[in-house]
Amino acid sequence: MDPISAVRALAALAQESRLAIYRLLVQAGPAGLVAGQLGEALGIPAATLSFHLKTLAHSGLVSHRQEGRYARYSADFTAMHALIDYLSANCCGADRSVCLPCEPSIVKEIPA
Amino acid sequence: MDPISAVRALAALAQESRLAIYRLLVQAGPAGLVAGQLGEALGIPAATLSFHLKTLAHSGLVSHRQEGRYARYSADFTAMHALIDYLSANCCGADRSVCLPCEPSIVKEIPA
DNA sequence: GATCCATTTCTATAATTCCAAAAACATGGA
DNA sequence: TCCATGTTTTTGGAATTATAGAAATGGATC
Repeated sequence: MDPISAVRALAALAQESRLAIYRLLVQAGPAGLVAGQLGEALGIPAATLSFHLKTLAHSGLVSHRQEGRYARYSADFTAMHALIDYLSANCCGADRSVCLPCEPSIVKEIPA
Repeated sequence: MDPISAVRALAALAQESRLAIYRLLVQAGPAGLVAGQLGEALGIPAATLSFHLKTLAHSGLVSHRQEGRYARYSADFTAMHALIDYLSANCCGADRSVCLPCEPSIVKEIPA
């Protein structure tokens, strides 16, 4: 991932409505949601919603597919992981003995 | 984490200079770096750097401590993990059988 | 062709970004 | 103590960029 893509992805999420949209799509899973469902769930006018969805899709964090007259959106998990990897690249100079906090999920979730 | 804090953290990273600063601090680990070091490494004027560091510190992603006349900054890993957890909350409706991509690091790094 | 869903245009408002200059603050000698 | 020096922050103001939503447009379905 390059810095420009990372900034674009972060900027896409750095807005109240878009963050709410993204989180809803994360919860919806691979199936995603149709634009109308998002608009109703969040109470966002169609024009505004479309503007935000375009920003999210352009960032790569959200995928778009057309289903007849419906526009379906879903979260792209691969893109999010690429972003997180970029943010934590070379964490603590890659010295894992110093840097336990980097991957707490491993520490927490590996069965003993 | 609440939406306002999340937006603030994401907005803090959604700027080229601040993202570069943050990544440098991540690499520097808990020891962090002094403002002057950051300015020299990235070629950012002092006034601009101070403005960006203030934004990062206010977001909680970066910690600040005064050491005599030096200002030392370091990445707050706990804050970053809270942000990531917020972004992936209830991923795929918490149905892990559907949602492997949510924690690929576990899949990758658990010793067989 | 009427209806429904979504997107594009458009305009006004608001927020961000940059950095030079000045100010604030700490330190270590005259 | 007072001053010179080095580090960082604040101030101020111009240019850029983002935002919201009404109105108009574009496609798909029946």
